[in-house]
Amino acid sequence: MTAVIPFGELKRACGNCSLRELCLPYGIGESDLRRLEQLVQRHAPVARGKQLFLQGDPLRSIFAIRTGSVKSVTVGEDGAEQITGFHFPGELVGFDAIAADVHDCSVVALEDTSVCEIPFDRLDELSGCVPGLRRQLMRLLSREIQQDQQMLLLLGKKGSEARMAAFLLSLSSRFVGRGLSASRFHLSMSRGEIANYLGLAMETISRLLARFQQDGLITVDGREVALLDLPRLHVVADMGSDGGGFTRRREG
Amino acid sequence: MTAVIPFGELKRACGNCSLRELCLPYGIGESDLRRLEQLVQRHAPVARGKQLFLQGDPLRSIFAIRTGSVKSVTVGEDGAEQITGFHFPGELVGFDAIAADVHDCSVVALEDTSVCEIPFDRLDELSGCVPGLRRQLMRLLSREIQQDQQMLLLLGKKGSEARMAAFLLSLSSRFVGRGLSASRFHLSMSRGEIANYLGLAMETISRLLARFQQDGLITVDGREVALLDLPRLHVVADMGSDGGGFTRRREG
DNA sequence: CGCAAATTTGAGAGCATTCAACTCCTGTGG
DNA sequence: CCACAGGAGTTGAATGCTCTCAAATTTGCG
Repeated sequence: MTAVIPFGELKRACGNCSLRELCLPYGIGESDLRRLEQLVQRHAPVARGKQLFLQGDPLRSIFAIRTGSVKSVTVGEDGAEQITGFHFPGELVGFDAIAADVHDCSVVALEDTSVCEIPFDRLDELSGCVPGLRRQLMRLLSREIQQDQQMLLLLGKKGSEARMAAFLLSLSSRFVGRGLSASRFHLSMSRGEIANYLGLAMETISRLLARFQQDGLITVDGREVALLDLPRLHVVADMGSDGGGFTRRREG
Repeated sequence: MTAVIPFGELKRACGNCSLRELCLPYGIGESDLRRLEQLVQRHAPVARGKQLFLQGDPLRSIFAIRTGSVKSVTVGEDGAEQITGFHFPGELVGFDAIAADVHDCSVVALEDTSVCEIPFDRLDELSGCVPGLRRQLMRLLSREIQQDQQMLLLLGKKGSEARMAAFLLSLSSRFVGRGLSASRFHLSMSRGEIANYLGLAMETISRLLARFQQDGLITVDGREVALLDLPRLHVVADMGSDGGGFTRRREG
């Protein structure tokens, strides 16, 4: 991996960071904040396609995304790869490793990405002293559980259209939280990666985007997307898997 | 909900509990164990079909399953229900609520079930003092993330046969950890609930179980199941979604 | 400018669903 | 004791959504 730059070179980085509301330091005091900052290490940016860590690596650190974006990928015993999430500035990755002290997914940069590295044992120690930090850590872990379960609902009960709409809306709402446009953004992942994430074929993604555009829901130009009709997108996202506006029955 | 029985009436329950290796007290000392025990409340058993808590309820407590089994269910905005997990003795439920202080799934008993209730704020406090407890809590949260992500892989990349096989093997391995038979057990959930959980139709579950039996993989009699060929079940569970032993391509 | 990768588009095939009928099991009431 | 209602589960047939295969087209980049 790339060389670690001592964090002292940055003046009170967490305190000044525009992402602190989303990240670990949320809700902790000035002095505790400084103690957290001493833990944090900064890396030279990670190049597109390079990994933060690999599935099977021992847990050393948690990473916070500063700029750019990453995907986390799990490969099953049979070699099938599943993208379990995309992560954007302010989000943390590596939580899956706490259970067994080993990462069970790889995290790969989708574009040039800068991250903060936080040694986990030090973070664990500090969280013992700082209740606010401990709660925020738990909140972030819990939020990941929530998100995964929303995803289970999506994959288990929704058809391709609803999945695509939900995906676009999820990106939108996450970008809004970072002060970006809710209706116009750049996709840092390929069609194939979206397909993998949503449990669909790449060709299906292509067709869905085309159909959404025809229907006036969105505009697509390569990886540039504009959401034209948020309300209707929400309707589509809430649809059952039959795509006709009625919920497909799957249980007795 | 049912009346709470003061836990003092039970002699050192966590310490004597056969599930302590799986549960919260794992890896903490004698004196800390006693402090944990003082937190724990015991309920009268929860009847089949009754709920521990409902989606939308504020977070009050985490629950540990002592005997019986439960399902957790999330309902989407459109009313579609997704079972996000089944839980057995020694497992904890309620972690999803930490993020927003509100449960985003309901937990319902599949059979008469006894549980331990642990007030979350007290647990949070105590975990600040007891590093071992804090780590175990984090491990349990992290394990849930891992499991959900395994499930994402299953729903995203695997066909019906692989899902069914993986489901049976998952039950098997969890029962083994509790000293039960790995190859012979009772299903506490209906076909419809399995179907919902696996993102399939009830009829498909029925057909799969029949086919597995024909193929000599298992024996089914109502809700009694025996796994006859663990190795081959593992092969089936690792198969891609085409069911032919080759991985279906879903990404470029 | 030209190759390689990513994306789009078209056509046919397959797995799982939906619809529907039937069996089995259980509990209830006459 | 038996008829009956209701739920759970099974089985069969047909439809369809999404996949796979294939080829054209565009984009990215050296």
